[in-house]
Order: sequence, then structure tokens, then C-alpha cells
Amino acid sequence: MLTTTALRGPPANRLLAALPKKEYQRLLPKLELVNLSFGDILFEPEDVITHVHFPNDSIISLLSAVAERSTLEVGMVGNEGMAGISVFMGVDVSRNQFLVQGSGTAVRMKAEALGNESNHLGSLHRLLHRYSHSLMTQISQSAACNRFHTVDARLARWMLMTHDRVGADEFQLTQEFMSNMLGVRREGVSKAAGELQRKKLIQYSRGLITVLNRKGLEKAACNCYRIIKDEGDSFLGLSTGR
Amino acid sequence: MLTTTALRGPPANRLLAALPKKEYQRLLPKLELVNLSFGDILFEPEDVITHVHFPNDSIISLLSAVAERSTLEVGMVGNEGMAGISVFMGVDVSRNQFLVQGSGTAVRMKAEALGNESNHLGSLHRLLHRYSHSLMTQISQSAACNRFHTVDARLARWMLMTHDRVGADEFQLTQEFMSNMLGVRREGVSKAAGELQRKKLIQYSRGLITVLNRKGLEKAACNCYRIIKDEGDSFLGLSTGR
DNA sequence: TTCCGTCAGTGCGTAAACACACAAACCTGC
DNA sequence: GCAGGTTTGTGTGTTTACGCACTGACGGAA
Repeated sequence: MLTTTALRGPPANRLLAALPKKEYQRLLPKLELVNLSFGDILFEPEDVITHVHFPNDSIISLLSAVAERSTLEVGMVGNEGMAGISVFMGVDVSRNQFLVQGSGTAVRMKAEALGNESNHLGSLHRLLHRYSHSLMTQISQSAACNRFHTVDARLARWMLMTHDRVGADEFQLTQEFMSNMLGVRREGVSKAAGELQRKKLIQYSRGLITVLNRKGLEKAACNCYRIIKDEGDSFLGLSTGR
Repeated sequence: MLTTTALRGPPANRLLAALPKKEYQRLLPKLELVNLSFGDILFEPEDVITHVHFPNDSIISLLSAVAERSTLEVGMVGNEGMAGISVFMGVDVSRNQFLVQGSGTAVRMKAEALGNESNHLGSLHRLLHRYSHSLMTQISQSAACNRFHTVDARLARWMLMTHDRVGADEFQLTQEFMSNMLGVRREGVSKAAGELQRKKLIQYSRGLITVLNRKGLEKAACNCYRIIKDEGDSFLGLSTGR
């Protein structure tokens, strides 16, 4: 850790530099210069995020993992940004791995300090913050899912997500349409959907899909479904959260 | 469009329902019930988002497109959320296509009305909103990129993003490491990196990479690089934006 | 009833990336 | 300069999904 005196002068982090001078002066006492070394893991998924980091010349990668060996970078943070935006969103538990991809310095700030900045906000504002975080998690998770999982599993996941939202066992969707959602060919959906039908999990004809066996469908889907679902429920306070 | 009187009673949208009664009452005059039909496109990329939508039993898909024929759903919004979170983040231009994936009703609100909610915020808060949006765009774009583009193009994109952040032409990164970032095998990186070296765009040995031809590298990368880069720059007001 | 457009199933060749195995090149420390 | 670990290149066979072409099945409109 370096001395705080090194923070005099204009900030190297461009996000901090974009603040009005007064605002930056106000933050200064809360900031602390640190060295980050290649390979350092700042936080693992499910860790409590104790500090947010504003990289100077260091780089922090945000990784999503769907299995032991399968990791994917979903975001890269350099001097243009801040690692730990979820704290700002009111969620201090990490969903990603924070990996130092480039050695260098960064300015860090206690998570509480940033949290306090949002104390005076109204309910709508706070709720939208939580929702933003939930949506960002959904996007990250499906990014990894689309990268690593088969069309079959992804189709099952997608149908479950749709099923949750329509609130009925029947819904109108062609294979052509689903192929655009999953980013695969129509023929690929035909094959995957045929398989789900063969297993009696769903039944469909000319764009009308009926969910026959919800539990079975959940088994056919990757557990990305559950991760996304839990996130979406917990932000509304419907589940115990984590 | 339906009459506003239909809005009496508790909101069907769970996000709105999670608000304290008083807060919801305050918003009520700004809300308007609308019917959404399957296939409706609420906004295209680059459109100005005029309204945010809180689905009741309708579903709105957020799509990212990397080419005419290649679309990918990056987010699904049902009664648990709101479509148009970027407005809340202070960006009223859409980066995605908003497609109605399930017919039904939704409550909508003028974008300005939501924007006004954030008028009193401090600089740091506003800036972090903008950054959140930028990061979300980065995640969405790389999700689509990872789905559709070859390892070669993605490796070039990733190296450019790293190059931008280290501020030097040399950086230390093994193929093993990069394979974890891109979510591919180490051998795949070996092949792709070998190709870039053959073209004299980069030069590397035992983890030390040197960028030889930045322009050429940009050509080898998919234009996802430019999209992400522009987004990251514009939120800091460094570019003219769009 | 017939026609036509939409929706779904299938087969064949190709391409990209995977898994595994192994070898070569290189670096560090003894 | 030798040993052992790390980094990189390459080869073979397999898997997954793509691209294209075509057929069949169904349903609403004339």
C-alpha cells in the first residue's frame, strides 16, 4: 500500500478526473492508493466487496464462471472506470471474480463510504439500482451460458424464463423466433425442441408451445436458469437472498 | 391504449408493487397502461427512448445485433422489472432492440418523468450512473461478440482493449491466461495468436506481448471493439457521443 | 376444396472449436 | 550446464453447430 500523499494532483483515473474539483476534494480523504499485482484476485463470487477500485494503470477483469474450468471475461475495467459498481447499486456481494489482469496502481475506497453516498435516495431510486444490478447479473450469466452450454440446455433455460413471465403453461412462439433469441439457426432449435418434446417436457405445434413437465424442463436446463431466477427474485425481496 | 382508471388497485408489475404505497401514489399520475402485441418493436438501436415500460403480463426482450441476421437476446424483462433502465442511468438513446416477446399489458412512463427523478443528484452519482450504463453496454456487446465471432477476431479485440488500458505497447500475458478470458482453450489461443504474429500485427514470446501494428490489429478485430470503445469514451465526455 | 404462406423436420457436406497427447523451446535456479 | 517447470506449437480424431436444400404438415383465405 502506498502513502495517501501520492494522491495529490489530478487523478490518473479518468472517472475520478471527470468529477468537479470540489467533488473530488470531498472524496479525497476516503481514497487510498494501492498496488495491484498481476494475478491478484480481489474478490471471488459470493465474497463481500469491501472496497471499490478506481484503476490508474492497472486493469481489473470481471469474470463469470459456469464451471471449474470454464471462465469468461464479461467486463474489463481500466482507468476509465471503477470495479465494484454493484456496491453503488446497493449490493455488496460479488457475483463475479475480480482478477487483476494488469499490474499497476489503483485508488480504492471503502464500500461503506460509497454506500453512504446513496443514503438519502428515495425508494424508487433504490429499487431501480437493485434492478440494474439484477439485470446486469442476468446479462453476465447468459453471456457465459451462451458461450459454454449446448443449444438444448439454453433452449430449456429460455423457455423456463418465458414460462415464469407469461404465467401460463401455453405460449405462442415459433422456432424461427426462438432462434433469433438464442442466436442459433432455426434448424438447431428444431432439433433441440424436438428432443424436449420427445422427453414429454413440452408439446408444441405451429408456434403454440405447452409446458408439460416443468420440473423436467428445469432438469434439462443448465443451472444458469436458477442463478438468474434467484437473482431476479431476491432483488424484490421475495427470497431470502444470499 | 387503455384508460388510466385501470391502474387503480395494486400494481401487477412487481417492481412497482415493491414501492411503498405513498411512492406509488406519487408516480400514478405519470403512469399509463398500454397494450403490447407480440412482435412489436418498441425501440431500435440508436432510437431515443421516449418511454420506460413496466410489463404486467407482457414480456420485452432486449436484443443485441452484430449483423443483419445475427441477433441475440441479452436480457428478458417481465413483471419483475422495467425496460429502459438506461434512461434511469441518464442515457436516453437505446443500444438494443426492444422487442415484445409476449403480448400483454404494461405500464409506461415518459422518459423525462423518470429522468426528473434524478435531477438533484450529485456529480459522482450521475457519473456512476453513466458508467453503469457503459459497463452494461460493454457486457452486452461482448456477449454477442463471444457468441458470433471467431476466436481470431475476439483475441484481436481483447488485445486492443488491453492495449488501451495499459498505455504501453508491451504487456505480460500468457496464452493460458487469455484462454480463460476469452473462454476458449489454450490451443485455440495459440492458433489465433500465431496467426496475428504471422501477419506482423503482434510479436510475443513466453508471455510478453508486443503490439507492432495497432491499425492492423483493429482491422483484424470485429467492430465490437469500436462499439465498446466509443461507448467507454463517450460516457466520460471525451468524444462527441452519438 | 384448393391454394398458398407459414411452420417444422431432415439429410448432407463443411467449419470451428473441442479433448487429448505430445514435443519443442525457453527460462530460472542450482 | 543441467534439471525442472513454464510456455508454446502441432497433430489426430470428435463434437457441435452451421449453411443449404428440400420435404412435409398445417391452417386460413379465396
